[in-house]
Amino acid sequence: MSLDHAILGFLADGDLSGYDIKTRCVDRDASHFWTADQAQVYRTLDRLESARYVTSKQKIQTGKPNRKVYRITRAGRVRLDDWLATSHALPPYRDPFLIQVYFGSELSDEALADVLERTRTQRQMRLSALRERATSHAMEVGSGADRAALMHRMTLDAAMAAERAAIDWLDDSLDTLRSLAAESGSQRQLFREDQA
Amino acid sequence: MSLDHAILGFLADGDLSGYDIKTRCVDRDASHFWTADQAQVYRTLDRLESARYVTSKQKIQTGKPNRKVYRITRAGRVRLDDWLATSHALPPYRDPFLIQVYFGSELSDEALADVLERTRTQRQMRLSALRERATSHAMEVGSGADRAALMHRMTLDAAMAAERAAIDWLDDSLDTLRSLAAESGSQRQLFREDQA
DNA sequence: CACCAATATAGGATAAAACATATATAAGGC
DNA sequence: GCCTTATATATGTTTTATCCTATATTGGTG
Repeated sequence: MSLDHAILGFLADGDLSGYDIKTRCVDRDASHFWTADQAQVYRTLDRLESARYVTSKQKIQTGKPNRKVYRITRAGRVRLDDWLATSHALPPYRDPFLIQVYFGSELSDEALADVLERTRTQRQMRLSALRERATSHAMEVGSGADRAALMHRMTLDAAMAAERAAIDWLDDSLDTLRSLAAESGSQRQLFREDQA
Repeated sequence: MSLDHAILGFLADGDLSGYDIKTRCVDRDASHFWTADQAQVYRTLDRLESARYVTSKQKIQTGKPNRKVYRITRAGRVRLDDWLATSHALPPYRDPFLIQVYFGSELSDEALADVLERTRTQRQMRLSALRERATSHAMEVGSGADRAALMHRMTLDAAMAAERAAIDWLDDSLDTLRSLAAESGSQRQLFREDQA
């Protein structure tokens, strides 16, 4: 469902082929809030065309395979605008990493800390990539930021905020784990102190 | 795949029926990081049994329908521990709400602000529910928090941190939208100042 | 000249998730 | 007496997403 509207959104700004949508839109512009593989994009376009939300035209190219260029219809615009203006229920939270943490007591302190640290590295890499994109976005639009550019920037900020929050939590949790390990390391001593 | 390991994790702590796993574990204990419907739970248990990661025994009950109680096998424990100790790739980011923001320039300032505000309300409700759970968790374990209880608490903290980050971002974005609306409201005046 | 990357679309197979329905018993409220 | 809730499991269907493979052309690299 969501991909339908994302594609309609991109087409609202101008005609595009499936290839354009996959490489330029989904993989580049929308990669920080949505992903879809090539098959999904083409099949979604087929579905949107059957439902008359988009139309297509063959563009004959020389030197390259022909393109099928899609255009949004009036019905497509209506559907997009309706969806955009609707407040949808929050999708359920789903984080496989938190399953690992929840059952983390099965592991040793070291093994668990290792998993957290690796996750932190991955999140940090993601955050760095987002920062780069935010910087280049700022360079492109300069001071004359139009409304669309501002919205795009806001989505980057949301993704960055989420990554930062995750990283901060990871740091806190790693601290907790370390003090836990230190505590259990001095267990015997603590026990003797209790007895005294 | 993740549900497989979550179920193995719950079974590692003791035998459970499909009904237990759905109502006690998934819907209550794990609801802040995973969801699954009843059909998914029963079918996953079938699959885990076929793969010999769990075994089952019929328990005859009087007054209630009979139960099928599952027990984790040695192979199941190995599989669980392997998975827990492995650092998995981050799942792709996917947030339908950010699709709405990305194409939000299609909407009026008011319509967009309304969508953000409603989302804020939903997030705030989720955060409140998480806070309640964290409080009752703290009450239950008291000062004698064992390792498992600490991990459970950490997952609640992660979920709360994510909600707080989302709410902060929503507040910032709503501020931005409001100043944008104020700016465009005084557009004519600004234009005259530019001319002067 | 073989191989690979880029351009461009499409379909088969499978996995994961969501939605709906069926079946059966007992307790409690209206 | 009827309806709802709780207990308990199972299957059918559809949607969404992922993975893999097929097809076809051009240009560049080794």
